[in-house]
Formats: sequence, structure tokens, C-alpha cells
Amino acid sequence: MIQSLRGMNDILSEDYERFEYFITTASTIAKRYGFHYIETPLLEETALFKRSVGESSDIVGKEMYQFIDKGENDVCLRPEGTAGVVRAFVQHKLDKKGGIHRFYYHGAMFRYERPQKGRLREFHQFGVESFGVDSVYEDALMIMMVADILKALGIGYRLKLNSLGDQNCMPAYREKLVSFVESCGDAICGDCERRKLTNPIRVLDCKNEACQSHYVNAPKLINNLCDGCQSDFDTLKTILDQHAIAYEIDTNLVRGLDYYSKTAFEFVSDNIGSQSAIAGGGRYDRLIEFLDGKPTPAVGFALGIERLMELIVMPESVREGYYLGAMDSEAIAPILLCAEKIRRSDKAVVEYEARSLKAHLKGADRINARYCAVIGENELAQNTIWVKDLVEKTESLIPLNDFFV
RNA sequence: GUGGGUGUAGCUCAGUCGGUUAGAGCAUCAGGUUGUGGUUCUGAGGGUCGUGGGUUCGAUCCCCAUCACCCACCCCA
Repeated sequence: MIQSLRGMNDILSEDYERFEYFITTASTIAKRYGFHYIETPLLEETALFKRSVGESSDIVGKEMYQFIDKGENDVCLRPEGTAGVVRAFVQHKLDKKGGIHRFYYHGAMFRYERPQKGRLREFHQFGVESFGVDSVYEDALMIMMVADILKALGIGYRLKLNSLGDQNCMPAYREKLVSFVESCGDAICGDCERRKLTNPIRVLDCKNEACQSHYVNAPKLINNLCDGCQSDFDTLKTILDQHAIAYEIDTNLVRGLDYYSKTAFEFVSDNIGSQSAIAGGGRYDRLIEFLDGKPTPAVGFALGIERLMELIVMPESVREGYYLGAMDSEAIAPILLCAEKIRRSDKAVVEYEARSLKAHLKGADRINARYCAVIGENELAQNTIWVKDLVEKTESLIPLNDFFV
């Protein structure tokens, strides 16, 4: 038997209902906030992700589905959505056009990781990117949108908030932190040694208790923000307060992708295991110029659909459409004609085997149909169809000529 | 990539200290006298016991490998 690749799942009917419900709900909300759909390719030039996500990150360093295609191009399956959208933004010269551009997208992302609950090799994200808005109100808008989507889906969460600073304060802080870590000497673990070089802020949330004991007095980024970043961060907190969105400041929150600056946020759930981040995002004002565009402020977020799936509270399913069956093999032909008429305006599912009425009622039940319509000997003789409303429990005999005219 | 666990019917799981026809519940299908479901009773079908090797007279059970899933690390959505 040929199986799907490791960490790559099929999404079958029941799950797909949730999936589709999520997409519809999230898309509706994104549109209400003034965002437009954008579709970008699943395959992109590898250089795009190396430049945007950053070579030091794990996702570029070891998790990309990268290969040389038949035209000798170094390509890879997208590991995240932002880079492609920014590439499209620059390629279509929207940076030069100026103004505000707001996009949302959803689709598959690929990361060659060891699969685990809430972590797949092919997974789906819903994301949003906003270009051209410098104001921290747009950062707040992002958070409010995620909160709206999660609320609509009945999902509880905790919101973690941090500011990563900008090019004025971040490099200085980074240096300060690195020298602090170096002052700890050999007392820190191997992971921290590595992080010190790749992503120093990560050392702060090292799980190693010995490391943690050394870090209690480490400098915190939140205390080293420049005036601009500090005032934006304060404004953001005020806006969230005004909109009654609860948050906790997490000074160790670091987005894993290199392009983030200033606002960083993460929505986490305590009900889905260790892969608890259900949405993450932040500001990335430098990314457009990294990708050869005209400097343009930008913010965005992405939601992990699979991680959300089991948390979604679905609306109660309602019976809909028709189930049609024959109790006599001669009745199958008229049943099919009826189905054709119904399908012009409603859903119709036909059973092709002649069966007992009881069997048909069960069949109608199983597919959650509103009506069970049956033709048997009696109906054949009278040229009628017997229809039972499975909700109201009423039944009627309808002349075939009057049925769905 | 590291460490640990699991893999028996469509689903959830028993079981065999290695021995002949591998079980249950749910689901499916069929019946319970003439055509009424989601809530009854009876019966039936359905498994090369993840896959490939090895040990053995004999393996679903023991050993090795492999694949997949689960949990944690790591990373992140």
C-alpha cells in the first residue's frame, strides 16, 4: 500500500468541514477589516527565504524542502507565507505605487521537521500582511483581528506581547546581552552557546535551570527600548486595554524569523499540547528593503490551521437536502429524474438499490438529510412521490408533476 | 536531529507466560410477517494481528530492521 508521506495528511470530509468553516470564518473577518485575498506560488526561489526568514533560523537552516529543479534553479517549497507575499508586493511594484495594501492568504506550508502533535511537514496557515502603515494602530488591528477570529471560532487563548525594538535600540541591546552571556563563561549549556551566536535573545528562555539561574540579572530588551519603540509599545498596550483585550508581557518572546522588529505577539492555547502557539505575528518594517523593495512599513500575522482545528467549536449541524430512494427497482428511474429537479435548487443524494422503507429512512438519517423521499409500488401506480420531513415528522404524497416544478 | 512509547476488524480496544477455528463494544448489512428513521431484539459479513527478515517443530506474541503515529526536547503556526 502506498502511504502519504510522513507528516503529510489528507483532510477528509468531517475534518474538511472544520477546515472549510475556519477558512470561511477567518476570510470573512479579514475582508471586514479591509483585506484582499492574495495567492502566491507554493514553490519559490530558495534565496527568497534565505534573505527574508534568515539563514540563522532553523527553518532555513534545516527545515526546508529544497531542491534543484530541471532548469537548475535552486528552489524550495515555501516554509511560511510572508516572504512570498512580500516578494509579490515588490515584484508588482506596489512599493513604488505607494499607499496602503492589505492582503490575506491561506494555504499549505512545508517544513521538514519531526512530526508531532500540532506539527506537520505539510501544514496550513491563514495569514495577513499589511503594507504601508507605520502607525502602531495597525499593530493593534492585527491583534484585534486574531482575537476576533478566535472568538468567532469559540477558541480560548492567552496573548503574549513583546517589543523587539528597532534598528536604533535592538543592535545595542543585542551586544549588551551577548556580553552578559559571555560574562557567564562556561556555566551555560551547549544550546545557549549556539544561541548566543545565532539568536541571542533565545538564551533567555532556555529550559535549563542552571542557565536560568545565571540569567536572572540579564538585561531585558523591554528596559532598553529607544524612545520611539517605547512610546509605540505603550500606545499599543493602551489600545488593547481600551478594547478589553487581555495580554501578558513576555520579555522572552522572540519571533523565530529574523525579519521582525518592534511589536511581536503570540497567541497560545493551553489545550493542544506542547505545540501551543496558535498564531504569531508582528511588525517587519525592514523586510521589504531586504527584498529589494522601497522601504515600506509592514505588519502581519499567521495562524496555524491544524493547531486550531481541534479547538474550533462548530455550529450545530442542521439537516439539509433530500435523500431519495426506491422501494422497487422500477422506481429508480423516476427517483433519478426527481433528484435532477431538486438539484437545481437544493441538495439531493440518491440510493441506487431498491430497499425497504426502513432502510431508506435510516439512510436519510445517516447523511443528515432534511427530507426522505421514496417511490415504491403505491407511488408508481399513482405517479406520486412520498416525502417525509425528518424534522417536523410530517409526510405527504406529492404528484410527480408537482414535485419541484 | 535527540530521547521514550505505541502499532490486533472501518473506529475504540481486549487477548495469546509461543500451540490448532484471534475476541468485545460501536459502525455496516440483513431480518423481527404486509411500507416509517435517529432510541429495541436476533443474526451475518469483515482481520495475511503495520511491513520485512530472524529464532523455533510452530510466531500476532520472542529478537532485529523498517515504516507510521503518539509524547517530550528542539523549533515554530
